[in-house]
Amino acid sequence: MKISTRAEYGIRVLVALARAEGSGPVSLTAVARSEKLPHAYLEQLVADLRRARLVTSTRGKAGGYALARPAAEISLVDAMRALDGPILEMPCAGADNLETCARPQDCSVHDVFQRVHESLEGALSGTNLAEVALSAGGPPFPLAVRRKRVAEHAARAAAARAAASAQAPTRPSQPAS
Amino acid sequence: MKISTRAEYGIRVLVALARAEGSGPVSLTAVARSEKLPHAYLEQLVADLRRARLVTSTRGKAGGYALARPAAEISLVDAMRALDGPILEMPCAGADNLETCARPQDCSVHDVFQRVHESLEGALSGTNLAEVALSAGGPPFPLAVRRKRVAEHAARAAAARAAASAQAPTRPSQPAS
DNA sequence: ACAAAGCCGACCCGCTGAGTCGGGATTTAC
DNA sequence: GTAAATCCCGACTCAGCGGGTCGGCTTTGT
Repeated sequence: MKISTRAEYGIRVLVALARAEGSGPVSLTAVARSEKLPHAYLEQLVADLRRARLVTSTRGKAGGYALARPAAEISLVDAMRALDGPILEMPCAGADNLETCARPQDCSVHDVFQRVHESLEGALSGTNLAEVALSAGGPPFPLAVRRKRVAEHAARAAAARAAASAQAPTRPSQPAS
Repeated sequence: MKISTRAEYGIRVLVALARAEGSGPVSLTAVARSEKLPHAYLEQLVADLRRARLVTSTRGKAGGYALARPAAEISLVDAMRALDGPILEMPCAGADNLETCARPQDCSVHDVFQRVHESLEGALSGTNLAEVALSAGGPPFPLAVRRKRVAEHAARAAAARAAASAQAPTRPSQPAS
């Protein structure tokens, strides 16, 4: 069993965004450089993240990506599913829920993998981006804030998260450049 | 994340052997037929199981395979490792223990996957073949017992078991004659 | 107008998972 | 001693896919 680079890179991106929470959109180029990952490839992944409504995008110059919800409300299971599809696939079963087993009654391995699946899902759903971003320590994110877009983006994000209340940004302004 | 057919088939074989515990060697052909799996492919898998000392083999006519230890003493983590290699691989890290991370200090995803790894290992090591064989229910195994070989095999298995408990049974990397 | 971003579809390419094949070595039954 | 059943083993194939790259749009700030 192995973890795809999709999952790894995708989570790295998400963590990077989590660290930059409240600082307006972060360009993929910035993330790619800082994490030393292939920009063109990240574009694909982050597209999936956007389709899964985990991140919001802002187009045009000084655009970029940001988390669609507060980092604490995004669990890793969401991320993994968006990036890699079902948490656990196996030939015997089919989808994420391993219901469609080919050998209905006497499948000897069914509940084994069911158990594995649950354990996996538990571990992933029990962790959110905020935790990961913290535990990884390090500086928040080395980026220049584009002030103009912050307010705009905040509105967009607020709209996206619909009912959630915006919380105080961790590091609002750091125009170091 | 997905489960390879190696793992699935391999465990099916082991469960089949577990059900036939004490009845002397079971031929691969029998298992392949009863489980509807490709015999030639199983040969490969079971060879790995043998190298990992999870099963013993008896050659010649009326030969076959049997568990090297009592089913209750074979955990799924052993099986998985024998069949699939490291429980969790990921690009960031390397081997089963994810020590060799490329980005030593600020790897944001490291402990995430460490956690996943532990959870996985826990789920697997907490289940043994006897449990699985039971939970799957069904008839023990539809096979004709070759009485002549049973006693002979029992002795062989006992010997193997003794040898196995004498040395560390985890990773047999030394040449075994 | 231009540059900096996101967006998107097409393409490429080597690796590996999932088998197959053919033959050899062992053992038992007749 | 020959045949049959079995394990044993190395070589081979083959499709799919993970892991990217490329080129070209569209959107937007200055």
